Amino acid sequence: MSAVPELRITLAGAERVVAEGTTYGEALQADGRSVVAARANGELRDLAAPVAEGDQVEPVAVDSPDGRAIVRHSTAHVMAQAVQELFPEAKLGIGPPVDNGFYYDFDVKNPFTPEDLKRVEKRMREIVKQGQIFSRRPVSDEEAQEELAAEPYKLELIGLKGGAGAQEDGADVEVGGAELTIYDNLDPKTGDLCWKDLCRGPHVPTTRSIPAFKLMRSGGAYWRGSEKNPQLQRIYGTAWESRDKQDEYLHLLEEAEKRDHRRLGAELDLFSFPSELGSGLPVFHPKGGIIRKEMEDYMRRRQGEAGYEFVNTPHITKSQLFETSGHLPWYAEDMFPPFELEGVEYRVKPMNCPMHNLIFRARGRSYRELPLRLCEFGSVYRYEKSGVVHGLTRVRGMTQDDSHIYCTREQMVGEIKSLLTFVLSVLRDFGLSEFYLELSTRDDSDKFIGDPADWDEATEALRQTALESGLELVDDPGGAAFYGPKISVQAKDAIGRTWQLSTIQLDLNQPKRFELEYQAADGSRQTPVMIHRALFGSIERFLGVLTEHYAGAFPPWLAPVQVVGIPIAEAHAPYLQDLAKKARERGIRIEVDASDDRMQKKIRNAQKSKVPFMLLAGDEDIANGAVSFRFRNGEQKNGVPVDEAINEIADAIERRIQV
RNA sequence: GCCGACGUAGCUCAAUCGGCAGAGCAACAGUCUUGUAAACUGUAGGUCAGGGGUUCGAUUCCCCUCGUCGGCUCCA
Repeated sequence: MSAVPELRITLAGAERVVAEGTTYGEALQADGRSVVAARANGELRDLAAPVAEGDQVEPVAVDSPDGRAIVRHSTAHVMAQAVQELFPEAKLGIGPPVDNGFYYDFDVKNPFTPEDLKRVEKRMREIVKQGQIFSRRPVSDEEAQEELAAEPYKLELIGLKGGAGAQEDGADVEVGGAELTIYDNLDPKTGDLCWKDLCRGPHVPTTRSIPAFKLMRSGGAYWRGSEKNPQLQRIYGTAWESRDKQDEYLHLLEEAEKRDHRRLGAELDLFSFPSELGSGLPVFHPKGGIIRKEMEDYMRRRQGEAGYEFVNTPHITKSQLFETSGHLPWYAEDMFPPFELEGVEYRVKPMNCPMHNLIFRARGRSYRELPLRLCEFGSVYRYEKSGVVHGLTRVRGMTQDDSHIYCTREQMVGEIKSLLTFVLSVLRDFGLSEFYLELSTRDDSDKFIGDPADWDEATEALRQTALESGLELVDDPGGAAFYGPKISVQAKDAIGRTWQLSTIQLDLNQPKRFELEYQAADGSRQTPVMIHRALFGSIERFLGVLTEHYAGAFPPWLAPVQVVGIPIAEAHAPYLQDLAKKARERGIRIEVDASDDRMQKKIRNAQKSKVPFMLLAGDEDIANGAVSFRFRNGEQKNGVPVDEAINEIADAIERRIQV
C-alpha cells in the first residue's frame, strides 16, 4: 500500500503540506458560515473543491464583497428552485448577484403577484432550513444541452459561451469559464437531487450558509437586456451576511424613502406636477421658486466671475436648425413632434447648442475672443418615454444652466481642466463633497456622428484632464452624446447614493456642421472646438438631488424660509415684528407666526417645515432686548441680544454653512 | 415604449361582496393665550382621475384614455 500522496500549498501566506483529496474547506478549516468560499491563485472556488499542488489559498469571508456576492448568488439559486417548484412551467433566465442583492429572471405565463412572492419566500425559507448541498459537476456542452433541453434560455447561453457580450449582460454568471458546470442541489439526508441549474459558481456549501435574505419586488425585464427580446419576469431580492446587516440595509431604504424629493416637494410646498399640464412637467411653488432663485443667482455670480457671457435664445425654432446640428437625423425620437406655421415646420428645442452656435456665427470672430463662453438658463423639452418620467430627476421640460465654450484646439485641454475645477468648486458650495468622474465614449454603434479620429482626440483630451484631477475615473463605453464624448461628474449624497450631475462634452462636429470659424493670428480661418457644459445637469434635477441630500433641511442660504419668529403669547408678536423688519433689511427671509395657534404648535409647524432658525420671544427676552433660538435639532440658546442673533443668522447664510 | 400594480376631500387613509361616501390632519370661523413638536368648539370641503359600456341602479363589474408607483430599455 502506497502512502497517500501529499500536496504543497500556501495558506494565507504560510506553506502547508496536505494529503491529496483535501478540500479547500478542510485546508482552511472553514465553517461554511463565516468563510463561505476559497480563493485559489486568485480564482474563487467552492469549499468542497479539492486543492491542487502549489495552490495559493485564501479564505473568502462572508462579509467581504466576494463573500456577499456568493451568498447572494446562492440565494438567487434557492429562489429559482422555489419558483420552479411552485410554478413548474417557469423557464429560467439568468440570476446574478447585484449591488445589495440579486435577481433571477423567469419566463412565466402570468407575472408574479405580491402573494406569489410571499409563497416563494416561504418556500425559500424551508429550503434554507433544510440545508441542501450545492454540488458542482462539470459537463460537456452536449451533456448540458441534453440535461437542459427544457430550458430554452439556458440553451441559448450555452451557445454563447465565451462569446463577446456575454459578460455585459450578466450571462457570464451562468457560463463564465472554459468548461460548463451544473450545480446540483442535494438533499443533505438522502443525497437526492432536489434541483439543478447551469452555473459557473462558486456557491456557499449548503443553503444553511445563507444568513439573511428577503424578496423585494418583481417587474418585467427584457431577456439579455434588449427591448427587441421577449420580456421575462424578474424577481429582486436582498441577502446579507447577517440579520443585522440586512436590517441596516432595509433601514437605509426607509431613510431613502423619507428623503424622496417627490414626497418632500409636496410636504414642503416646493413644487408639484399638475396632471393638467402633462407628465414630466413640473411647476415650482413660491418656496421652491426661492430655492431655484438662490441657485440661479449663485450661478450667475460664479459664471460672471469666471468670464462667461450671458445670452438668451427662444424655445422654438424652424426644424431646419436641427437638420444642421444633426439632431433630427440622430435624436428625433427624443424630440417633441413638429408643428407647422406658415408652411414651415417648427420644433421645440431639446438642446440649446444650435442657437448658441448662431450667436457665435452672428459676426466674424477673432482668436482674441477665444475662449468665448456663452451661458444661459435655457429651457429645453425632450420627449421622454412615458415609463421613464420620474419626479424632478427625469422630466420632459427642464432648464439647463447651459454653457457652450468655443476655443482653439490648443486651448482645449486647459479649458477643460479649469472647467472641471470650476464645476467641483460650485458643487462643494452646495454641500456636496464626494465625487467621481465617468468618461463616456463612443463604441462601434452607428448612433455617433463625425470622424473617429476627431473622437479619439477629444476623448484623449477628456481622459487626460480627468486623470489629472486625481478623482476616480470610471469608463462608460458607448455612453457618449451623439456628437462627442463627455465627462460626467457623479456626486455622492448624504446617504451614499450617487447622482449624475454636471456634464462636460467635447464637440468637434457641430462647429463643422455650422461652419463656425474664427480668424487666427496668421490670418487663416480656423474651426473652433466647442465644449458643452451643463453644471447642474438641469436645475430641476439638481434641486431634486439637493432635496434628497439634505432631506429637505436645506442650509440657511437655500432655505425658503430662514427664520420663523414665534411669540410666546400674542402680546409678544410686535416685538418680533420689529426684529423681523431689521432682519429683512439684512436680506434674511423671516416670517413671524402670528396665527392663533399656541406656541408649542407653532414650534411644531416650523419644525415640520424644516426652518433652520426659530426665534422665540416672551416677557423675559423682551425685558433684556433679547431673543431665544431653537435650532432644527431641538437645541436652544436663550437670551441672545437681538443684534447678535441677527448677525449669527446673517453669517450662517453668507458662509453657506449647514446648521 | 414594454411588463405589472394603483388612482376615494388639499394630505394620509377607511367604507360600500352593485343601493344616499367617512375619519384624522390641513383650510375657514369663533373662543382661549406665557417658555421650546399637536388648546377647544364649530363650518365647509368629493361628478369616488376622465370617457364609454353592462345594469332598474356603477365609486364598486368590463373597455378605453390620462396620471402615479415599481421594474426593463433609455437618459440631464
